[in-house]
Amino acid sequence: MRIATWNCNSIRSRVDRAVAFLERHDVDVLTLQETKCRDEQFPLLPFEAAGYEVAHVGHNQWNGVAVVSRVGLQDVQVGFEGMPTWGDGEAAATEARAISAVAGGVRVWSLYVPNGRSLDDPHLLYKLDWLAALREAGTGWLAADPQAEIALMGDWNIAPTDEDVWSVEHYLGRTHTSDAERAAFSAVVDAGYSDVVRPHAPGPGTYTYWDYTQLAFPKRRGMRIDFCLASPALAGRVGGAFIDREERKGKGASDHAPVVVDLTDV
DNA sequence: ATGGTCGCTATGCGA
Repeated sequence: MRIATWNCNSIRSRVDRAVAFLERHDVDVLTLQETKCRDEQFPLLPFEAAGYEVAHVGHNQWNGVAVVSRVGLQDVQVGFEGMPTWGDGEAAATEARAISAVAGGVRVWSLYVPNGRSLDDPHLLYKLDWLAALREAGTGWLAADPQAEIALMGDWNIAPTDEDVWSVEHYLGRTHTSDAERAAFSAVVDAGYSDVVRPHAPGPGTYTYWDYTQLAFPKRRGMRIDFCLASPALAGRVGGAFIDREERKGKGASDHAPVVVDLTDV
């Protein structure tokens, strides 16, 4: 089975690329982030015509996450236990940043971790709280079933090591590389979820995101911020992985490239 | 070749 994750940066503007990606790489399950649409706006038909089912949550033009599968889509869950809200008082809102389903026997999560914006922004605390809650929930899932096959896939908005950014200096004083963010990411790893792509896509210079501005992509100025973190049982099934850098090329590309993981049959 | 932001019921904001 082949599973993948992609921050598509609007599914309505990139549905053709998404379906072409699924077919080009014979992907069974795809998680999407930043669909940027409400549920009723999601372009279901092209996916269904290609043989896929879709579970999506989106409340407005921001965020939005989905699981796309041709190997079943059972027990859809929107959000996770303890997931923080954004905003104060009556404005506090549950954002569309997490959805999951069981596909092909694997509990697949599509996660869009809050950006953080800047180191002195309340959004950074939201990001850290969000990751701490995910760590807590993820710890519980493995405590309940140590053999569970769980994939935490998506845009984590964190570059875990210096090797995961094109310039350490460039990101000093900015989000994505701070000690606090890296600690929050490491805590999820320490809870039992390992980066199963890195062994198959070594660095340096291996990225999943390139800013639209300043010719970042042709200048190879990127970051590795999209990950598949796998539970121990699932990690044992990973036979290969790659980043589809080709998808970042050309007119109409997302600013993120898809990440693909191959699972051996059980 | 991959090319000096993009996408959103927007005209500023979030990324």
